[in-house]
Amino acid sequence: MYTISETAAKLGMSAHTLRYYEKEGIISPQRNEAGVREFDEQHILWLQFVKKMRETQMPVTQIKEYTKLFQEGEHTAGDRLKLLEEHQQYIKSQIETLKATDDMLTKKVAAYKEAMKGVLN
Amino acid sequence: MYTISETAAKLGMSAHTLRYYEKEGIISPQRNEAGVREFDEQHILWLQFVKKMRETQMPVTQIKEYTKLFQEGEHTAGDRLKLLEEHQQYIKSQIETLKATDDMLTKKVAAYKEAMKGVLN
DNA sequence: ATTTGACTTAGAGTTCTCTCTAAGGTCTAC
DNA sequence: GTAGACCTTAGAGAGAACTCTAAGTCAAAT
Repeated sequence: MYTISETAAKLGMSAHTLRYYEKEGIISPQRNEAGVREFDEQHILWLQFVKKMRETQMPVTQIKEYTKLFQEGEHTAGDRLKLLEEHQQYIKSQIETLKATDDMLTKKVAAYKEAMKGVLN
Repeated sequence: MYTISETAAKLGMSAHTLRYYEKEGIISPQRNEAGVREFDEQHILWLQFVKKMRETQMPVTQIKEYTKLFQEGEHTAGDRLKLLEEHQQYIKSQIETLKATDDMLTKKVAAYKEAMKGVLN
């Protein structure tokens, strides 16, 4: 069992963010007698998944939607699958965009270096 | 010469956004006698570059900084190069993040499909 | 001549995702 | 038993990047 700040540290996010996610229904940790949140390994795994989705620009609303479907049970598997596949499509196209810009920048950087030759040496 | 809405259409962004970029000093179109903005091919090229930077998550503040350096003249080439190289580094690491999540999703999607076999057929 | 539709401005409003504040409760160590 | 470091809440604040509004000007078309 981990407190909110241990969990936050483990995940590299802030306790504030975890409370925010809870308010949004993305995570639902148990509480002890004193009302203090208790996160377990399952929560950590789920949050690692959430983090990956956020790092790849999935909006919080979509993560909420996915979470809600999850809680509704097995019959929502098809909808969840659709969400995941759509996000994967987004990721693939974002990779292409990044690669194209990477190539463009490589050329631009080379041009800069060429132009600066006299200055640098 | 293009009006703001022609330019916006050409670039796939809104006229609002172009005015916002102008306010931020990222673009400085000429004005005609009536005060109407006039964009030329150079502006289009510059905006295409700006768009690529935005699509790859370069913050508007950094684009402003790059623009400012540009206007200050040739002696800022080194600083501009540094900005571009840093952004390229960001792009490369973002590509890695996306690839890793893509792989993770591929597995997850496969697991979903496996679990849903009976339901689908 | 008036309508249509484009343009202008300054500034307000929106959305997203946190991030922080204030006021207070609880646990552990000394 | 009190200091310090945790935790709690509701709700406000922040920053980024637009996005829109209101009030008005202007030129071309009918």
